[in-house]
Amino acid sequence: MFSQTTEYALRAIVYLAENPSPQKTEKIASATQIPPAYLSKVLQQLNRAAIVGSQRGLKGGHFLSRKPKKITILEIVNAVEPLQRIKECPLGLPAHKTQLCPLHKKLDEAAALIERSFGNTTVLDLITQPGNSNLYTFVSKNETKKKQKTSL
Amino acid sequence: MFSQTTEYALRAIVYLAENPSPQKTEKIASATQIPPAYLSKVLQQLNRAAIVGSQRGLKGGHFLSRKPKKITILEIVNAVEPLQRIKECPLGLPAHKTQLCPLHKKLDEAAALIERSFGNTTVLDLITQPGNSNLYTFVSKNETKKKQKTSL
DNA sequence: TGACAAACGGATCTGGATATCCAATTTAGA
DNA sequence: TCTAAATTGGATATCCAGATCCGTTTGTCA
Repeated sequence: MFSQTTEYALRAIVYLAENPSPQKTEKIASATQIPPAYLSKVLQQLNRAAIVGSQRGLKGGHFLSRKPKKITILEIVNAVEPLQRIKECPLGLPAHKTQLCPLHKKLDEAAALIERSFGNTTVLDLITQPGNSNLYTFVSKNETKKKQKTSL
Repeated sequence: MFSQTTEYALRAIVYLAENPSPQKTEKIASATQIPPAYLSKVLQQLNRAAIVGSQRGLKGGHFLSRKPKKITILEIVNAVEPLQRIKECPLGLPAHKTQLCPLHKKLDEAAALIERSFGNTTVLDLITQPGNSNLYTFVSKNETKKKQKTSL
């Protein structure tokens, strides 16, 4: 339902939220099981959207440019794959100018549901409580790297 | 957010619901502005899912195999692009076996929202009331055919 | 200031979704 | 039973998200 890129962006952000110091692309990649070269592109998109910052050179890396509490899932999604609402009839029917037909009204409602849900959720809500074991960090320690489909 | 194919399937179904007699692929295509050859494939998928029936030969065409009231949007979506719920951690983390991490829990909740909404909506809800002008039929009469992006 | 480490940006490759084409098959009606 | 009309199914083409590669730029530190 969401693109692979969106999934990657979210995983990377969660990782950065759990690891506040600047993190290298390579490190994030292995921890979150994202192709490193592609992750690099995704991080660039998040950078342009002012969600992550980055530092070149030795000791450089990527980091959140705001506190997790101040970043919503919606922002992240919109940075890489804008959730588009249906504002006018996709068929361009004149009769639907003033009002969407029931079909597209329904589809837009679905988009609205997601938009609301994602807009109300911050990255803080996605961070696991310390003590709990469900951390991406788990992977970066054990370097588990089974290749697999991670379709969303 | 949904694929082009999904949009096509929904448009075609709505058209068939509004035009109960068997409709030729070509007719549906021009009315709903779907590439005819591709629509043919989509209809085949809907046929295999037992949502539409079809009749070959002279006077043949496609038609709903059930009353609009008995077909949900969810069924249609699932016929062409299954809405997939997240049942287990996409990264295959052992620690997430018993419980999804907050991220994937949230993403699955979003999928659940859509699933519920679409499951509760029938094709009948998408048909326009006779008298209202927001009908696809509008197009089939005037043969408006401006080529355009109809991305969802 | 030199050497190295990291992100950046552009070019390219690949596979799956989208789209097209056409021959084969089925069917109604003259 | 013949013909025209329609779907069906297979092969193929096109497009774009996803992924890779590599040279360039920016930065740290000794």
